[in-house]
Amino acid sequence: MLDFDLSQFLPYQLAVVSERVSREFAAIYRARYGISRAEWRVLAHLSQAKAVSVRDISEQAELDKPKVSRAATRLEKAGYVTKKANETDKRLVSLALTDKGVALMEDMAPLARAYEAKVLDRLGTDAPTFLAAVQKLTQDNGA
Amino acid sequence: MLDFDLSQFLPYQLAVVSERVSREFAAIYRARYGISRAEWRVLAHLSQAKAVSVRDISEQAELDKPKVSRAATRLEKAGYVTKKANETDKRLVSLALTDKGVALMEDMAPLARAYEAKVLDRLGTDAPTFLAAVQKLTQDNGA
DNA sequence: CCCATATCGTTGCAGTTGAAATGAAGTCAA
DNA sequence: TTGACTTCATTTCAACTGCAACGATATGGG
Repeated sequence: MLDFDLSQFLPYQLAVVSERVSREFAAIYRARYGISRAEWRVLAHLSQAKAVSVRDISEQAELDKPKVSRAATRLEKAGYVTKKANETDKRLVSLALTDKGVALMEDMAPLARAYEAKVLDRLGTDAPTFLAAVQKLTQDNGA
Repeated sequence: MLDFDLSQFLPYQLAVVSERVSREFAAIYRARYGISRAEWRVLAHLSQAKAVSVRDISEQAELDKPKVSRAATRLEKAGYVTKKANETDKRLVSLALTDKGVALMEDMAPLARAYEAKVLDRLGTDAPTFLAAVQKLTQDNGA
């Protein structure tokens, strides 16, 4: 009909796969902990670094600033995260996990790894190359 | 800090990459044609098949039914798509591209291919394996 | 032929989203 | 030091989202 093969079109396939994977995984942690996708991403990010700003997370996790800000507010209310002004630059908000937040992530990590293993199993021997490729796309800023 | 390496966690990486790619590409067609992401996905789907139902698109494109329904309504108002009741099952809505819709997709196809090429370039020799892996994840229903 | 049940697409509604505006804080050149 | 400009996080507000409910249609057992 048209000279355009959707089943081979990368951005489309990527969106479908990513949505499916995110949806499946989100169902797991939402059912157990009542955490939204944005909240999960913020928590995951805070597991990597001691203290980061809203902007840091926004840039690296491909979430816009209001989304991060609101997720952080909800997580703070739930007791998983602390927000305090950065000492040297008071515009910045320092986000960090509380002990309760660390405990939550320690609890979720096995679920995350188990789900990931399930996905990687579907990929078989392509898994390492796939991960490497995703890394390339993540690191490049596409600028 | 925690025994959990986000930079290697597949669902997260996938979400970040997919969001970045979708955002970049969406900026192109939104600027030119005022088409939203959901609308683009519906149009792309209709480029593949003569007539499909809302449910078909919803399942295959990982979009929920209301989203497809509303995207279709907007596209109909814009003159890109027709909606008519299926003859044999009047519950079903047959969506199809109008001539104007076909013209739009023919116009967009080169943009899509150019953008895709840009992304694949970043992958280099990993591109074929990457595409194959994405296909595997798309086809598996994860059930 | 009925009636109970299932499926389709749309819509109502409460919650969420993102672009732009806001206000607070920082930077730098004159 | 001032004042113009930038950067950061939040808030505002209109639009969008997704779940659940709905009306319409279809199906299958009794």
